[in-house]
Amino acid sequence: MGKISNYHRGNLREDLLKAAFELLDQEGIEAVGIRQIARMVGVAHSAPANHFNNKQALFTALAAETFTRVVEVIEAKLQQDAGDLRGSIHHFSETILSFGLKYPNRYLLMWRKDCVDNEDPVLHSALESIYQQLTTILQKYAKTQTVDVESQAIAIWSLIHGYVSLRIDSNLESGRDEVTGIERQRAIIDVIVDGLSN
Amino acid sequence: MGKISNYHRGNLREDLLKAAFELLDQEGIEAVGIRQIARMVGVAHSAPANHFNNKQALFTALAAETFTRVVEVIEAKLQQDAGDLRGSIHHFSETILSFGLKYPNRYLLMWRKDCVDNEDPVLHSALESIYQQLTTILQKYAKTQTVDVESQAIAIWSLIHGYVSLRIDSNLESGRDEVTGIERQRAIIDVIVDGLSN
DNA sequence: AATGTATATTGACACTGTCAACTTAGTGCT
DNA sequence: AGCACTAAGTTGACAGTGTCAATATACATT
Repeated sequence: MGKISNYHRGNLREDLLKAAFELLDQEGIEAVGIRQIARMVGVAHSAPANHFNNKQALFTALAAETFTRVVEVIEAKLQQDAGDLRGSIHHFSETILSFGLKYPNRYLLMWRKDCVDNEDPVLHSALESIYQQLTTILQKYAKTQTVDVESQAIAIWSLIHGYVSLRIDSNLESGRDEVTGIERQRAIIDVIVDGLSN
Repeated sequence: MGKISNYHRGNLREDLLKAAFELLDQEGIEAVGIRQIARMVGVAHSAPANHFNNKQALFTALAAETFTRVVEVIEAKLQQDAGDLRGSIHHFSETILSFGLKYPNRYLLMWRKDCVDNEDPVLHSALESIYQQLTTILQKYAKTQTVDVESQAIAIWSLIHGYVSLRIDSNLESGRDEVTGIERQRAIIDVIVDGLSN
């Protein structure tokens, strides 16, 4: 039993993706290469070409899987209604932050437009979903009349995405974010909920 | 006159940096390579090694120059006092946004921790300056007692950095940000100044 | 004038992504 | 069953990369 022949193993594509994720998580985006993952899986250097036309296709597959995964997690989390604006946004941002800190390189890859096929429909619809969920929250709870919902959604998403990016790049570590815990994050969210001038 | 000999041209380092910036702006980070810039300048493929120990050193030089440049521009802009919190933050964010949109690849490079030497003191102090200027504004104008200045600075910086990143990656283009002009940006800033619940 | 040092060149090495030609295994048709 | 077809894996090649070692050149200092 097991693999009798090396030909037609049947699940090479998945094995390659698994190896790629492993490499991505441990060594970073630059370390992920066609030949490398082929080596890890124990297959010829050009075998992946049957499943991924080129390196960009591989990265796109990784990013798409990650993205849809994130959206799923957010959706699951938002089922348990937080009851108010602050709570909902906390739920939302906590989900993204914790994912970003757990899989920093996956998070980074999602936004690496130079690695990924920007026309990919999966990526597009996943991003669309995120905005959808944000605007849903806002329309339900937010009270501001001065700023349209669209701008609010972009603002919140910018804040969260920016914060996660900074945390991942550890730009907040020089004594500036030793309160890396939940308190700091709550404070950040409070800023956008309450504003600076109140 | 001109170059009599190819040896000791005297300004190779600067020429290389200039070529690298050109390549960076036009073709993106991935296109920037040691051999490529050597070719552009008209010099042997291994000549840059005398001025940059490795590719990372080249990227670090590019990022450092960019970063200090940004800080200078911000400082200049903030001389002309805007008078109040909203105005100051607008000044700040407009400066960063317009730079980011003018030189997207330079902006992206600044945050590419995998390309750059993270221990570089120039990069550290430049980032430090940005926070310095933000906290100065906040201590001068902001009135919130519920959130500490540190968190406010991080929040604003996250918002701006996130928004610029999204704009650069053109994640806001699917009909979501046709108001890419100054109005949308003002609205975004207003969200953080006034908050969502007011 | 001679020596030393900074700077540039040349050639090599291992590595990468991609392509073309070939081999093998499984599928489907008659 | 036998045959053609196709999907999937292998092998070998090619141009390109960053980096290193050995060499050549020009300037600076004594």
